[in-house]
Amino acid sequence: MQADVLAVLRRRDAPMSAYEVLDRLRDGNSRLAPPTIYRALAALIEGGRVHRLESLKAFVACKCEQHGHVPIFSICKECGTVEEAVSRRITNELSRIAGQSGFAPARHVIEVHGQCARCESKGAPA
Amino acid sequence: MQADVLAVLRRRDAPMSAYEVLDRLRDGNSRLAPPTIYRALAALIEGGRVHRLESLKAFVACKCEQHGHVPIFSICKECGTVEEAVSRRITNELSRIAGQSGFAPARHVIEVHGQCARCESKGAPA
DNA sequence: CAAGATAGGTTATAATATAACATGAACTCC
DNA sequence: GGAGTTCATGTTATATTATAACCTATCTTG
Repeated sequence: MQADVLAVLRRRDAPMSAYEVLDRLRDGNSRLAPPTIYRALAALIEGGRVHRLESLKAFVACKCEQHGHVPIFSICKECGTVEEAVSRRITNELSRIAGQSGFAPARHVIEVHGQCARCESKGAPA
Repeated sequence: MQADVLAVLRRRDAPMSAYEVLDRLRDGNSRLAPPTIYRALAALIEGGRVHRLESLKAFVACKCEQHGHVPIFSICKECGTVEEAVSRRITNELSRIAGQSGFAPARHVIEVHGQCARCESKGAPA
């Protein structure tokens, strides 16, 4: 099931909601309920192979080779595509800030909404 | 209504869900429905006086003087308290990364989950 | 095989959020 | 003053996202 869900997410370049994944998988198997999808997603996220975009309530397959990184997502509000980046500097700076107040970071959520180069050049509305 | 919602959020140091705010306000006025709360929250967020914690699906009053900043949230998973910080360096670095791919940032979501100093010193489970 | 572990199925419901339309007060501009 | 407009809120209904709780089958390993 995890493999199926991951395959569905990989076939798309944009984030999908859990229910979109569900509908997609139901094409071949009508008896499929939300918990099945959410369980698979939870396991995939645990393993770092899928990320949840908190601000979109949606999921994407991880595009990076290395797992266990801190992903930084750029989300285009025009076309919905998502880029995944990594920055040692950001991670360090977040740790530094956290350290100032004695906070011990465990998980980072970094999502940037805006307009991608493609959409900007097409003159899409800002 | 915005004032009422803001007052409720300010009375608490921790994030509240929209429905918690709703219940709290219903104490004095039984005829209050979700859209009313969500509309007030939307306006307050628009004005920078409230933030939505995407990874918690919850809302907090902004604690900073300056509005229009990029807030960085530290969320303690033990006690639920939230600290709000600002870092010019992080903002710059995020812009730099975005710029590399021609992405034009419009809105940033930065949330760090972990354990606050208080809970750590109390020996709470990591 | 017994006993446990694991994945997934099933049913139901909780929690979060918004659409669509109605009401009513305040404002404005002739 | 009243017709038209605007704006906040009320109201009803429903969409969307997510999980609880319990069940069944298959696999695993002594």
